[in-house]
Amino acid sequence: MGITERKEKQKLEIKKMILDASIKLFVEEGFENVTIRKIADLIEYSPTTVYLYFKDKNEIFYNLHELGFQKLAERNQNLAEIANPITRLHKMGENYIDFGMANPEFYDVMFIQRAPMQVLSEMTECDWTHGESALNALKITIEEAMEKGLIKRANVVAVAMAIWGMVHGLVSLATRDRFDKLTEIKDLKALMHQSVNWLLSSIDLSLRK
Amino acid sequence: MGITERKEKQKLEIKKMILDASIKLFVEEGFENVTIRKIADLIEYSPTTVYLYFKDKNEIFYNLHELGFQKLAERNQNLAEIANPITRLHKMGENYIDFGMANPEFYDVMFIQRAPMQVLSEMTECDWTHGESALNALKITIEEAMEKGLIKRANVVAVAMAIWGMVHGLVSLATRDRFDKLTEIKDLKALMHQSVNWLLSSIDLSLRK
DNA sequence: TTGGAAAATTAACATTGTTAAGTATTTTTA
DNA sequence: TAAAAATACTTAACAATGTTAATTTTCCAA
Repeated sequence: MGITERKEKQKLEIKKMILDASIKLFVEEGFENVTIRKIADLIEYSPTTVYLYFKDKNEIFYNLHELGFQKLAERNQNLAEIANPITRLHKMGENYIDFGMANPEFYDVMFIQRAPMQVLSEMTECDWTHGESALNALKITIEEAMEKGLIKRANVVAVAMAIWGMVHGLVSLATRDRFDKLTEIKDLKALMHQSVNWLLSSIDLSLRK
Repeated sequence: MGITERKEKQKLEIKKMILDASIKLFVEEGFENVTIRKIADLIEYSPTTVYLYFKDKNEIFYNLHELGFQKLAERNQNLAEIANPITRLHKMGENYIDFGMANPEFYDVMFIQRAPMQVLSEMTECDWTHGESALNALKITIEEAMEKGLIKRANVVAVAMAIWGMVHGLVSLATRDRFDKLTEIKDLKALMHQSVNWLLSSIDLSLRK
């Protein structure tokens, strides 16, 4: 059955071409410039061909959102070797912010756009696995910090929401221009790191005298 | 000149009709269902008439965003009488979250959508006055808390960004369905309040023994 | 070689924001 | 009061969008 196998491969290749074209479009021209026709132009197929590989535009965005989580996971490889959970939290926050600021369009589709969640809700197995596993890593680290007495005991879910909320808030306010008048762009990332720093040093029991 | 005056009034009235129609649309049918033609239908004018009162759709959203800040300011009336800056911070956070969860579409246009900021950047006097004055209230309260030794001294801007970031992150992750699998909807607001609670009790020096 | 499946395309639809041109209405002026 | 000018509004149209139905092209197996 070498033939159907090759066909499968070809199908995957075109799928990849479509996604690559979408990425090129939204990185170079922004989210709203990802249109089926422009994608078709780039891959040199007719617009309707796109629909042979993806159910609709939302499904393309869902796939981009998955790719984004892959990229974020790669960046988080540097977390494994960090023993101290607070230091790890620190690095997690920095990674998250740096990722969001470096890849605003991926960030958008992962955490702001509604499209990927819509696709999920229409799927039979509709868990947001990527988001959940990322949040899980956060929860585990928080729990470990509590275990070791590095931070005060509290509702882990509420604490995780607070920390995730903060870094997400920083990135999304920044990428949606709500910090523009607050500070110069070149200083923005440093300030955001300072914010994370402030939070973690506030909860770090070992820093109290 | 009673005549031009009356005309001015009429013009304002139609402007208000357009904005009211937009609000009705995005509250009842969501953001993406605010279209010029639907607005025109509601006010019983032709679609192009809308353009006699607003330059384009973005300008409508800019006005809605202003209205949103008015609504938020109303809710914040209850802050004036709170003497303790930490208690005030507390109430500010709760107000912000409750406002965002109760008016997700207004919240969207105030803090997530790009359209209003775009209009601003094209204006000659392009300060985001509403956002700035809201942030200022936050900064002043933080400064006061530091003055009185209630929280540790730190870079006020970084702290303000952290706190605003957190509440914004909570609301925007919630309204964009990123918390859906984390908890039941009915418990969500309580959890978010718990997050704020956790942060403020973490930085409150008076709670340390 | 031919029949049928698979892959791709053409044509079309409804909807969107927006502009240009024209009409109706009201106000000003002679 | 009648003509002129300004104002208010509408009709028609354009280009772009996502998406579907119908049709053509390509490819492999019998």
